[in-house]
Amino acid sequence: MQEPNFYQRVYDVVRRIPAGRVTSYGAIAAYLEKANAARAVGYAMRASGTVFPPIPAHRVLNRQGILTARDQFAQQNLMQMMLESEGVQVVNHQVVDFEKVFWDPVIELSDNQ
DNA sequence: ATAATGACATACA
DNA sequence: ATGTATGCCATTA
Repeated sequence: MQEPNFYQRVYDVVRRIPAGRVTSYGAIAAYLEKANAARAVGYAMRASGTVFPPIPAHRVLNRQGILTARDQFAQQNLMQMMLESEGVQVVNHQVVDFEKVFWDPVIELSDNQ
């Protein structure tokens, strides 16, 4: 399946997420200049497992820092464990200090930085 | 080509 | 504050 530029873009951003950091679908969408395309980003993530190399989708959460994708992962604990293993504290399926570990591509990947 | 779906986000009651 | 409803985008059927 030829990945559309959009998917490629999303994957590229997700792969740039540093370990121990997390971002939101809206942030990625905003980086793609489609602030309202968060759903489309989520759709891309859903297909992340269908492409190679695998995408660290566990670092992408919703705006609340909640692991909404736990359903997609075999076990909810798995995603939480991976995040905690990277230094992200997760409690009750929610990232602790989400603002502190939040990684915004619009800012981090900004020219001015 | 049209309709329905979805790992979201925001607004309103 | 919680629950319900609508919008927006791209993909899939």
